[in-house]
Amino acid sequence: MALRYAILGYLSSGPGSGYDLVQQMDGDLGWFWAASHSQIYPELRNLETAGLIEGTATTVGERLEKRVYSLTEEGARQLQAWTEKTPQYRPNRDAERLQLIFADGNGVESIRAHLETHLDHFTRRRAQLIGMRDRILNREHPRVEQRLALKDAQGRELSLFLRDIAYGGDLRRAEGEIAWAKESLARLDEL
Amino acid sequence: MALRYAILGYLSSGPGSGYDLVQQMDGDLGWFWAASHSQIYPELRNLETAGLIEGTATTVGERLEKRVYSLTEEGARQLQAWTEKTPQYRPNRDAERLQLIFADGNGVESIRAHLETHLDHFTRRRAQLIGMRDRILNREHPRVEQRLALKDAQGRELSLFLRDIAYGGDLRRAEGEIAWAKESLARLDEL
DNA sequence: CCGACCATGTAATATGTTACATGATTGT
DNA sequence: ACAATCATGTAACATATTACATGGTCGG
Repeated sequence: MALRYAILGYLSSGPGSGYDLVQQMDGDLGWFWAASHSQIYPELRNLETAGLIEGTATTVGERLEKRVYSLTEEGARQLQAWTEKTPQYRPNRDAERLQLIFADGNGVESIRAHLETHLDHFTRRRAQLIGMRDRILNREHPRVEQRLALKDAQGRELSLFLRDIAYGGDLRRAEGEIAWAKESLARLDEL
Repeated sequence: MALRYAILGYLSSGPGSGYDLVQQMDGDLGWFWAASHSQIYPELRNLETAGLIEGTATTVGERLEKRVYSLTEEGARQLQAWTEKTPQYRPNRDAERLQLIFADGNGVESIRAHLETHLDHFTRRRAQLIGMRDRILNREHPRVEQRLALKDAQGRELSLFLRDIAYGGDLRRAEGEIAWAKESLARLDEL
């Protein structure tokens, strides 16, 4: 279900193509809901059939076809209805920690390597999240600016606040994972 | 792939039935890989066919059939090989934060409700994780005790250490989410 | 005897990943 | 000309969810 709303949400800032969505899912939207193009293109057609978005065929240059979609009123209504629902939390699936608890037959080096990969992973993530959040709050993010232009002063404030806390939440998580990995590495050395 | 190793990992502490696994992974109190019985039973048969586990038919009472599986040497080898691999991080999928960033057309009340649900969710999770970790470290967790009995003093220390950090990592995350939700609620009130 | 729990399965559907496939445009 | 990027699709497979389905055991 969430992919559908990720798409509707993206289009609620303005029209966009499937390719735009693919880019976005590798970029900032992808921090909250990742999807590959093989999921996105079929879902766009489903959404059009369901009347939640509308597509217009355009061309780039002479022959390259491109469909640009925009949200219908019904799409906007369903998106808003979804955001108002109380969040559903999916069951935990965390392969890294699963690996860890069954690594008690391994050498300490393999555990150290695991923790270092973890540290590295979340260090990169932290950097990306900081960059993303700063671009938004410094009003340098074109797509967010496009969204803000649709709103009044209060709406803009709320929009920026929500983006601040959402990215801030992920950022805090990354920082927690970094601190955890460092502590765990230190404790491992004392073992 | 991870389901397979969740099962092998569970069985690496000692034999168990599909139902035992369902209990472990379904209620999912502080477990790291959730799965339902409709995934578990077929996967057990796959693993048996692949020679990674072996099942014995037993009965409970007079007629109730039950299959108890144990790890084969090949299963143990493949489990260990998996735990030694560098962790792969799946793409982020976080419907709650997705909901948040598109909630800028909603009333502040709906956002407050969202954050309160979040707070509640991770408060419960924190309690479960603390309980689980304490039971393990106080040597009151039967399944872990069973596992420890298979190891020497050093192995036991490593085993407990890994469980401590793994549950501690999730616990830290829950605490981060709680702090985040509280701060965000406070900031929302000032808006 | 009845309700809670033990125990295992299948089917239909939904979601997500990887690979295969094609062709145009833009900048150097 | 060539590489990088734009742009869209399908197919096969793997994984996960929900519903349907059956029957036994144990304790009160």
